[in-house]
Amino acid sequence: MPELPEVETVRRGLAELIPGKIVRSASHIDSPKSFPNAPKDVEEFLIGATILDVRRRAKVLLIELDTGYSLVIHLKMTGQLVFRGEQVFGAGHPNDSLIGELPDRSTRAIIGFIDGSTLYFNDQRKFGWVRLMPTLEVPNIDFMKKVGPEPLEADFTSKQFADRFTRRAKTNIKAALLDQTVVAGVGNIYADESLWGARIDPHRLVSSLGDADFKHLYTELRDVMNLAIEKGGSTDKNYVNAEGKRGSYMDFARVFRREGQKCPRCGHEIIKIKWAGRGTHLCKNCQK
DNA sequence: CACTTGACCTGTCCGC
DNA sequence: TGCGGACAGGTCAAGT
Repeated sequence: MPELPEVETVRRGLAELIPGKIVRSASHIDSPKSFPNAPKDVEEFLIGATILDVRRRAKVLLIELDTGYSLVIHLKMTGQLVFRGEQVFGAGHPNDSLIGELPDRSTRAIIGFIDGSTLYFNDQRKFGWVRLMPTLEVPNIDFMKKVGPEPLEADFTSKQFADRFTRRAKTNIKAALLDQTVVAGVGNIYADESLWGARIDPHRLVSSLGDADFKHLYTELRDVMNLAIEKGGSTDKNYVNAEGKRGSYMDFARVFRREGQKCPRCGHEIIKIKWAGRGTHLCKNCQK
């Protein structure tokens, strides 16, 4: 599920909701991947800790605590981080909420705060994880050492973008875009959307692309991700923000999940194929 | 080192 | 209505 825009949307929501809160309790329901070092570190560095800040690197969320530890969270395909204030019974739920009463059957971890509010980690497919570790050790995680630059940083240039791909010259552009060590945060939705925007066929070999192609792709990728953040991300199936609400980028998608519909640029039919191991959406007529 | 494929899980949808 | 298979937003560990 969550790619950079979705994780960033969750981060912004949590950053408004939880800094300053003090952890009262923490429990993992049935996910062995969550809190592998529990209970020792949980008792010592999580219970009683105050939330300082919520940060993001690539698709990873970092909840920084005043104990020198951080909660490091990856939502993978179906993870959700949902904050609930005091329970209001009988109030019903807003129409744009995808989830009801919490915890539910996909809840894997629960963090309670002393003011009665709660943070739920839900994950239907159990690929995601929550880890508690010293904040200073976070950059030493293998993933953090290998992951590429943040594509939306103001000082990230199209030249730097193009240079990141030289290592993957012999593979196709879709696989290279999905490679987190090339550029951080691109997933299946925004790979397809940005390739359509840049009129590039996902089959194209990286080595066959020129400067103009990379410049175009760089611009489209940043535009589409910024738009997606503005729209609160894409809710295809499971994704919700920190308040349990859906994002609306799918209403603006040009090719993703629009197979059988007309290309908004040329009117030819959008097709869906299997490519780079993923469902891939494109317009054969205007992506070359 | 670069590249591809399958594995990790649960749930849903589609065709028979 | 039931059942098998394909598929789903992401990484990893293997294999070549």
